[in-house]
Amino acid sequence: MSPKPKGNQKKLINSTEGIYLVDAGAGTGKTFTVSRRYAKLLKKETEPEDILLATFTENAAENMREEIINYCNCDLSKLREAPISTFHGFCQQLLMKKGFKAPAGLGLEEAITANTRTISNRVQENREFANFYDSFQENYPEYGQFYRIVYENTNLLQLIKSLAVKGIFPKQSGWYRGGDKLLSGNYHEYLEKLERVNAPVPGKRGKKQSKLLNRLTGMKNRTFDSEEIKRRQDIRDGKQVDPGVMKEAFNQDRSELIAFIHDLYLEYLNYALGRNYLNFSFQLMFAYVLLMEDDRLRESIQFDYVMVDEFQDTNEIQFKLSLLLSSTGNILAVGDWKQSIFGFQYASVENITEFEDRLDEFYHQLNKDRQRTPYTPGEVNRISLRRNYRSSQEILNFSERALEVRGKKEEEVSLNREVVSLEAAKSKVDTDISAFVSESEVEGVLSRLVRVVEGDEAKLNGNPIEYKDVAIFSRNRSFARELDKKARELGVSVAYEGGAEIFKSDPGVILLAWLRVMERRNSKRGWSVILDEAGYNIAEVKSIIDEEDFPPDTLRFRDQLKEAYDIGAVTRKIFIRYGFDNTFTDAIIEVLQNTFDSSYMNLASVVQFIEENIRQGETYDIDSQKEEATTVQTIHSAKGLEYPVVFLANMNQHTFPSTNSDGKRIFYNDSLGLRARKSYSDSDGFLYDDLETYLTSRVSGVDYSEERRLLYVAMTRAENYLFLSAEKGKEGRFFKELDLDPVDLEPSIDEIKSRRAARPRKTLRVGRPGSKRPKKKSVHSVIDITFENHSGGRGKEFGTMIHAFAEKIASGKEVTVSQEERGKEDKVNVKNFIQSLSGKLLPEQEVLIPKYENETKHVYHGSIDLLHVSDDRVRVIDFKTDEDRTNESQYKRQISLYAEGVSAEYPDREITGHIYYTKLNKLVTTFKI
DNA sequence: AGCGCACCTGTTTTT
DNA sequence: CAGGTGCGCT
Repeated sequence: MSPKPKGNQKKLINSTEGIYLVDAGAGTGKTFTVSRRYAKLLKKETEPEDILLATFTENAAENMREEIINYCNCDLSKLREAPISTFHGFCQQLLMKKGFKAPAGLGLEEAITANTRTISNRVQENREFANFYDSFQENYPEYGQFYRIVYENTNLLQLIKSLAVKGIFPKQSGWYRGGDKLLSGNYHEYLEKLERVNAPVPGKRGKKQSKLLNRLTGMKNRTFDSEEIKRRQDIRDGKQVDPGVMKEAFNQDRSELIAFIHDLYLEYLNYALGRNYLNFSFQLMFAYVLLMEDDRLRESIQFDYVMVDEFQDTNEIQFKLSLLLSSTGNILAVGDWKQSIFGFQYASVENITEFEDRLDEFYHQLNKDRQRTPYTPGEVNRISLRRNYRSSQEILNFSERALEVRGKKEEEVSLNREVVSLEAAKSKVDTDISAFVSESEVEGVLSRLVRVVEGDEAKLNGNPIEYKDVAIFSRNRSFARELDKKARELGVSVAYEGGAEIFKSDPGVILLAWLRVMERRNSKRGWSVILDEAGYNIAEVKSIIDEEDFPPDTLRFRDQLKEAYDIGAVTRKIFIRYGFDNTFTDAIIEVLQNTFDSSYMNLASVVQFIEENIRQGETYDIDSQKEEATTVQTIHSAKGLEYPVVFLANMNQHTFPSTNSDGKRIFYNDSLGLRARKSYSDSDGFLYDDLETYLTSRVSGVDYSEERRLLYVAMTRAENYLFLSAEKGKEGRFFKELDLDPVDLEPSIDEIKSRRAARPRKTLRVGRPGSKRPKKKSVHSVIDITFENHSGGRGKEFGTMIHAFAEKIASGKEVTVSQEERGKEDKVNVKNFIQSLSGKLLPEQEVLIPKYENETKHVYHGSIDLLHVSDDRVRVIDFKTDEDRTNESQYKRQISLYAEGVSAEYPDREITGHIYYTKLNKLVTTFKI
């Protein structure tokens, strides 16, 4: 059953000593190979705790862990604890265990505490930052000129975070370990680019002027300070820009700007620590400082083996952490530069493309004043995985063209790095690449989709294509949402996946209305939504609000809401009233509960939070449950996935490639350092364009390489069929440059409707697995109970509430049960029961249980309500809100599975399984080992 | 062929 | 607000 490693996969598994950079292209079995290499190390007597395996997402880490557990027959509890995680997760743990004093490494007085949380919500941090920025402006009036430049203060926050991941940190005085050198930029790099772009281009009739001079058109539309422009009256030097002017521009004095950013950065760190939070960038920063400064700690932590997956998504500080965390120099970096698409999120492709240079540079930085890494890196060994187990050779060949396609007409693409061509492991007959354009693209794509599924033109190994075999990608979310909406209207089986603006949805709007009404009895904005929803017409709504003569049932409901003990409960009550129950409501409840996690509920701040989410267009992930439908998603969210049929839609002008212009007034990049785009003139009070910044930033043109990689990622998701689509007459550069010879498609709505109605399908398939997306198997999949009888008719929401209540008590929080509260009886029972237990209480314990079924190994996931650990015995307790014991036999299977998972952890103790019926106040023993 | 100008249009998201 | 594109002038 389990596949055997082949070729270079084998080589990678067996090469464990030294530094390895592995080029693992799309679909080459990376997870598989890395997990086998891990297993190999275990066989060589290495303990899991001596191997650090870092991945990009939590999900990837869990998949890797599962893969390893599946394959290895070794101590499960050790593997569960093993450091297989994201860099962030690792740093968080490190800081919590040993890092309270880390900020002292920067000379900060504030410390990290046990209460320091990680802020993950952008809206939340922006709000904190805005609050901080107000007081900063008061305390530092001397930076007035910069406050006038900045129009969006969250840009400053982004800037600070991007400096942090590059290893540029402020100290109480000055900058940490010479980080400020980077702030002045890299003159060599600048000069190199300048010379290339400033040389006159030879044309047919002599020398044309330089590209730089061309790029400077538009200069006359800007307003430069007259003094400034006078000093550089003539920037021309024949057919090029005067190199002296360009040099002077680079060397512009920016000491005040740097001082401003220093103080802002430093004070923000103090603020965040004082308010007990860190963001993801600061987490990495403090972990790094800690490891740099505390030699004994570093030595005690360093690993025998460090393996980093998805290396193309790492940033500078993560590269340095990898070196710093190794005790031996046995380091593995696996990735594919062609799939690096998160640059805007601080990932740095150069970590791979300039691996050797960076290794050398970073190694010397780390060991500058004393030896911190007890090894010298030897030669870098390179291994390439080129066998692709996903796509047809046709698609693989075609997708390579994506890497060389021009982003604009004049661009010259130079691929100055090696592309490891992929070879299809299996030849496929059912494969094709085609393109089409249509006047209304949404309809065009849908009609093409319907034809592919309902028609007979394409097959997969002789089987018809199903909706779920197909994915539709777009560069931006808005097209994907639009398509999803249209598909719903026409009844085409399509489901959107990815981020959505949940607070703009119907449930979100109603929720906000009720919260407003709770906050202020006569909130106009609140009532108008509620009354409108209740069916009153505009005139009626107006008079009700004017007279404050609100319908009694709504007032009663409002009072009920006020009694709920936290925001989650309020939200649930509202959604139940309206019968809302979908992916949006789930997401809203989750977000609110995570954000307002205390039982103390401040309505005003919840309202503000939601308003801010709406204003900023913040999105949250929703998963659609429609397993049989075609997925619509952005290319970014499709990374790592694969589908037999892929539509790459919306390849239109201004969209794909998208023009990447960050209009930030103060920005940083590697070659220019820190610069301000505008300058404020004290003499006349005007804001001018900054000439120096304008000139220098013209040197590097727009870079389309990440857009090309995005195109490459999209194409390499396809196994058999690839369709490319654009709006007729609006075809974008990529679509044009690919030379596709598109078919002109004239969609008709009637055709879509009739085709999808024509043939009710029966799914019958042979020899082909279904969705390949990673699916966790829940313990609940072994029991077969619907929610109606699950909680004895009291509903899913009731069960969740009681479980949340139990978790609070078990984790030692103060709780009170009021007289008229819902579920009072159950709660009192639970409270008394839990308080009667002596010993250690571990609520909500995650378990992983490997299990053989039909000779295949599965890993089940589950969450144990309560683990009661005493010296000789461990009780696995599951709370049930059922009013009778009819489901008990089903529950027994569930609990025995839990107990199996637990027994691996506590091999020397007796394990017993129990059900506690909260209504019946009865503890039933179901299991004994 | 080479250059300049007016017009058009608008992004991705994990920890 | 900045960049690409296409058109029109020289």
